[in-house]
Amino acid sequence: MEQLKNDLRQCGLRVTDQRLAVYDWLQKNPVHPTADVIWQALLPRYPNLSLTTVYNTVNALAEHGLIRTVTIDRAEQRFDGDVDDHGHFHCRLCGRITDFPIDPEDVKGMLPKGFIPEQCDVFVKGLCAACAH
Amino acid sequence: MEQLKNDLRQCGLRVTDQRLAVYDWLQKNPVHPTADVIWQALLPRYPNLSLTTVYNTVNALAEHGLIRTVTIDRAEQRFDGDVDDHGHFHCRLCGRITDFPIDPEDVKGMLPKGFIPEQCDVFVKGLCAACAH
DNA sequence: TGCTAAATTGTAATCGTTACAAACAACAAC
DNA sequence: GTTGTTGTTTGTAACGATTACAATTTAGCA
Repeated sequence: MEQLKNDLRQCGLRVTDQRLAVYDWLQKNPVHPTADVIWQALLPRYPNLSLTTVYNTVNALAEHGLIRTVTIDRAEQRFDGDVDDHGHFHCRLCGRITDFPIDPEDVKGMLPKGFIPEQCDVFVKGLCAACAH
Repeated sequence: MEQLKNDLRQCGLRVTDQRLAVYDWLQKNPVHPTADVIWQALLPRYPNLSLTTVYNTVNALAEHGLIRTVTIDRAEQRFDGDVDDHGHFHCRLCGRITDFPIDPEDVKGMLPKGFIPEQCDVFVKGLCAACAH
């Protein structure tokens, strides 16, 4: 938790209970949640927490690279506490999101000359191992 | 244009002026447009064209694999007449989207055992060659 | 030519997200 | 500690891309 506080401070963000709660929850729950899911999960412990604050917080964290945004369904934004490069697999049957390791160098090798990549997203749709059996 | 008609018919979709116009425009304008952009572009020639019809059409075309959807900015859906596998590069300075070739086999090789991919999306953010100079 | 199911149209609704202004709290200086 | 400044939180209202809906029109076929 001290680490999280330092992360916030190093980004020039003030340390607040709400931010710590959101950040900490994302670290411990790698489920690619929407803002609403985070809000629902924290409400019991923070009854005054506003959904707006959750949005403000995840936007601030994402802007400073402390978390990443994931677009699985265009209709809603999801967030990911894991900022290391990795791919996302979306099973069209069970709907589950599975992370898988990628080598960003492989992806960067696909780019035309002169292009400078800063963030790679690899997103695959299909059938997961369980649903394909 | 005959080809486009056949594409529609083979998907069990009726051939209408509106669908042909949208489909044809997407083929000839590889600019990853939003529904609104398509609508604005076609309005001069089809003054009665409804934005709803553009949405209906791109959704129908995408559902049958005749076009693909691209999510560059989560806030709005874009469409791509090129259904072959390729990556999208989004320059954070000029905002331009550049297509680049990918080898889907490379991407599939990153997946865990047993996972069956059906569609791959590779999306890279950074600086394009022109902006990086 | 007429029938029927599908497509188009315009309007109204939906819903995730953001704008805004007032109340509050972090944190640095004293 | 106390204070002051500035950033943050909160609730509500607005926003905007997309979709639902019902009435009208049209494609495709007998």
